[in-house]
Amino acid sequence: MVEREKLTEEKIFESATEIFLEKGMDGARMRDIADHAGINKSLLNYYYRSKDRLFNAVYEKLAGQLFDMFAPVFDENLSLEEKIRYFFREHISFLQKNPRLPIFILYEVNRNPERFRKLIQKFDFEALWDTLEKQHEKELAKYNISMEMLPQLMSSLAALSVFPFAARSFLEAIFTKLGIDFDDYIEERKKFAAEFTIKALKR
Amino acid sequence: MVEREKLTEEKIFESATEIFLEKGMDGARMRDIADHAGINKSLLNYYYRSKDRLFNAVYEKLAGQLFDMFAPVFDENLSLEEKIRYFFREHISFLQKNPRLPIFILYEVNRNPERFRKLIQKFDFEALWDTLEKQHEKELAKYNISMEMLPQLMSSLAALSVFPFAARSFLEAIFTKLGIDFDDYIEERKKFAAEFTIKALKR
DNA sequence: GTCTATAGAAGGATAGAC
DNA sequence: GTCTATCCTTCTATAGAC
Repeated sequence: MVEREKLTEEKIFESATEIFLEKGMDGARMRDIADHAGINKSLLNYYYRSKDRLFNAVYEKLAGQLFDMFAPVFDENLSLEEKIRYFFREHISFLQKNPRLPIFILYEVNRNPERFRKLIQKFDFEALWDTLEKQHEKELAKYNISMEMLPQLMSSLAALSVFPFAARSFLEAIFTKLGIDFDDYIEERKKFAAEFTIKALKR
Repeated sequence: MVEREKLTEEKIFESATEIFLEKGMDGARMRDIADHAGINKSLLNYYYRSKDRLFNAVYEKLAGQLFDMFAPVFDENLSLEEKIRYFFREHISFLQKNPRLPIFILYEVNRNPERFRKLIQKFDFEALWDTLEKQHEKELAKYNISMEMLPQLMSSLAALSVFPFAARSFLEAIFTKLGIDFDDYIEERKKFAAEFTIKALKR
């Protein structure tokens, strides 16, 4: 029955996503995934052949989601300042819905850099770079941003939005002692990070 | 023989640090640690009783190192701007020597937040907060930094210096395709992050 | 397609000789 | 204090019935 098959396979995939996000490849157990999906352990192997293949399916899906989040930044017809505001608002909103994605990706890429290299082989970063340069040629000149600064600038944007989620448990432990609510902090962050960055660029 | 005992115990601890940093608690094997130390597997249990205790010893040592890095920021008699430059220079230099520390701590705190809470129980963050406030009362007013902004600001400082290391493999994979050298990028970062932050604060 | 049962390997921990 | 040998548990993966 095709309907039933799809349901089971999807249930497995969703449960695997859940468990791998929570425990990572090394910490996750096939038993946990099967129990979470409410099915028999051997069905995991029936559909995905091995833990490694199941993990790769989840990993590639999640890494893909992460990259899809950056695409609109290159599409939108906005000024540089508007684009910065747009980026933090949308990116942090996305991470609010997927708070465990950053630490998962960072850790698993670290654990197996070669797999990540293969995954991004097809991406043409040079072209994106050029697009960005052409879109904002005048603004980059106005703000006195040289091409050599772009890696520093782009990684800073990522840092300001991603770090709070990657360091979530760390920050929460400290925030609790200071009476700060993490969710409020994140909500504020959309505007803070944008204004912080824009001010840093102005001269 | 006390001398010999100390040597073996230290060798175990150093090897454990090495292996846990590289593979994490879940990915590390007692066998790996024993092999790395060039000793018998059962000696690990003789000295540390269990993998869990050995890991905790390493974890607490490394987490301690991380917190020690922040202490000078509160001690040094510097202006706010000088302190920001000092922080990025010293903190990033420290991470250059301990590049795998950030992702290890972030991941392991995430895996077991409760253990981290217990570890920082003794720290009086309120007092540090107040110290910082008093030290820079006039400057905070001058830059129009309210106390409500401090969590955003402090976490941004951490983000700008820690993220490149936590995301090292991720960034390296992309940088390679763009012909950028990661070590050069990090070296530049000490100044970039400082100037970026200082500009963001000026009004 | 889904289940039970189990193989086969790996990992952490311990007993006991030296 | 250090080694060899081994126990016991856990985990992934597969065989085979239904």
